[in-house]
Amino acid sequence: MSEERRLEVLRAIVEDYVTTREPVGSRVLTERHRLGVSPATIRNDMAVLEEEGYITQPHTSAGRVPTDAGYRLFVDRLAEVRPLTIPQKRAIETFLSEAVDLDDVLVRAGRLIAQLTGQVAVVQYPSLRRSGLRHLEMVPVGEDRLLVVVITDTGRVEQRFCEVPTASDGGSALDVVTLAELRARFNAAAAGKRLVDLPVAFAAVVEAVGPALAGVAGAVADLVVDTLGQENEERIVLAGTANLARSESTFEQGLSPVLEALEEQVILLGLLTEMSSDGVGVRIGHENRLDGLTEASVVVSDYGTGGDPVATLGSIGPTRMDYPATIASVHAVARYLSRVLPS
Amino acid sequence: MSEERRLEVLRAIVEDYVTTREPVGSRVLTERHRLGVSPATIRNDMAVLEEEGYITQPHTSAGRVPTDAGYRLFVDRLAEVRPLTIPQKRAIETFLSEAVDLDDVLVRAGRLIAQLTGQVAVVQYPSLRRSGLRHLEMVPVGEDRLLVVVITDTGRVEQRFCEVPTASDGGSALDVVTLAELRARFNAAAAGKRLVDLPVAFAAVVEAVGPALAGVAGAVADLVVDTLGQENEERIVLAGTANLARSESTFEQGLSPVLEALEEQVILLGLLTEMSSDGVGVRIGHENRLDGLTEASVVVSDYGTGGDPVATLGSIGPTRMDYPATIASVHAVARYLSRVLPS
DNA sequence: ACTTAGCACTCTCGATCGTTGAGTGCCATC
DNA sequence: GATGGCACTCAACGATCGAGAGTGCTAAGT
Repeated sequence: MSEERRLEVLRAIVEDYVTTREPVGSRVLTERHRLGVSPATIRNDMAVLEEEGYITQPHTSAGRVPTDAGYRLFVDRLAEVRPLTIPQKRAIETFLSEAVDLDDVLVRAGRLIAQLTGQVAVVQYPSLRRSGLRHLEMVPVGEDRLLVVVITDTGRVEQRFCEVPTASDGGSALDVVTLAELRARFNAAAAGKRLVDLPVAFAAVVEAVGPALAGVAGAVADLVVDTLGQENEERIVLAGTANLARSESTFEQGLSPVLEALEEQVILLGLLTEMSSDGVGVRIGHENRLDGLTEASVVVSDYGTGGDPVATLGSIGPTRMDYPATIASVHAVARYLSRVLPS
Repeated sequence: MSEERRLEVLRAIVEDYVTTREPVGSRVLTERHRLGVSPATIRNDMAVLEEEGYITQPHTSAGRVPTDAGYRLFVDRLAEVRPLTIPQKRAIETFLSEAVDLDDVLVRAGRLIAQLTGQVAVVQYPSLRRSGLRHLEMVPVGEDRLLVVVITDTGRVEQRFCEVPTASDGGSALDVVTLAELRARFNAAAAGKRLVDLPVAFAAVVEAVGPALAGVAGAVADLVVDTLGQENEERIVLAGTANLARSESTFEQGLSPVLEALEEQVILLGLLTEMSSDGVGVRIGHENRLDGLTEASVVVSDYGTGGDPVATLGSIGPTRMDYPATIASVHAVARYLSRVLPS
């Protein structure tokens, strides 16, 4: 009883189960795959595979179904890379390049993954932590409010309203000249710095502008630092939720737990950053600690300009998914996305 | 056989069916509602109501279930306004006022509606068409690109990258002074104008700046006009999709059609704008022409500053929903949202 | 003219119970 | 170590049946 053939049997089981969605027995296995042995032999192999925990049977005398461990082994050692077709690649390229801004790029990336995999897509916004400040803009809005617009070098734009002390409160008026000066000072201070270093740089600015402007400058500086702080750092794009419903019967527990997990963006973010890895990362079933996703698998890949990953994207589907195809799709979209992103 | 009592019976049927989720028979009706007559009398009334098309029975000898027409009558003539509780109102107020920017406000409004109604929430972004331009900002990015940021007086911010002719192409360099002049001209031209009037105003600017700057100015003007054009005008926030799954069994056809309809933002937008109405608008079951939503009802309300509606929000759930509660929630959130929005 | 009690009738739902067929495990054999 | 044969198990399917809920109708009451 060769180890090799046993693995071959496991691969056959996984592939068949993924396509048919039904427990696979020894007979059909010999019919659909040229294994060159009889069903009885397969049964012996399956007995061993079951003992080792790679497959299981839903009930006595049904076919076998891969366990999480089985899928894991399949992904790690058995799956063959299945490159996308040329038309698919071309579709990705053109669809992404038609995007008009960062939001649009990410939304499109999500749609692509959702469509390619037939599953749910998750796209994380470029991390603010690793990016720099490209420009800071202040627009007066009424007497005592500013609209502060922050633009990062990853193309991300955040805006906040900012209440500032008015002249009547002892602060200085928000005239155009003052603002221009402040803008110049802030932008000069931030030039070439990572966002992480902004608090220090901005504090120096507030110091330098003198007491007359300190109130306004301080308010703006605080706001910017807060805006770029951790809590607000992360955002996520979801796509293809409807695909879940189509594979509804797949989830024993029903869709609710999965949908709930997807709505908890904080949790999703945790999962993504945790899985963030050089190549393509895969979490199978219970490997996700999250309750809602014990019947689901997550395939992620980093993306970012050059060798510098700025965020993560991925696909979420039932444990019984087409891993090679999903991995290929996620990988491809991540690569093209990296290429399209503003450098 | 009084008409009044028959309507009372209809109301009782709707209310019972909404809470129990089961067809309601004549006996339980007399038990749960003090109608003062016997089951037999109720049966007569029900026969008439069925003849008139307001109720129906799933099969012979099950209880009665309201039809779309029944719900319609209920909503139009029978539903009593059920104001929110004080804590609920307070929750809305504080939760909305904690928002940091427009995106955040809308997301929070969505979450509120989703939670209050236990259904799916839809929030449309303030229409660009009816808003004015507050500020136009141009930030140089590299040699031949500008990041153009458009801020409307509803607080909405759109950004686009803009390729401009460089000096080597016969255009003028993107120096700071030039940009400042352009910025001043554009903003002056746009002051007090609706977005609809921008094309004309901007064309004048392009004319006025002279041939040296016409290239850059034209590119920016085109981009802005395009950005604010119809196709890009509308965006939508969804919340509470998971709530759908919980009332899964409600939808005969399964969740897929509903989820698909929700993902088609274009269609949703059409629905919202079509329903946009002064007070609260309700579409029941087949009244939505959309295939996916024939088993669903949509409750919407306009919102906006003062008496000037800028967009629509609403809640989507099964035909058998608690209309009074849903209407109250949607109405309340719309009102508070109007109040919180930047004036 | 409306309401009510009584009653026969209908139809769904759930339980029970063989039957069927797929699939296994084991044993004897090659 | 592989294979053919064989008895065994168990979910799935379908038929049958009784219970219960609810109706419509009729006849009697107010």
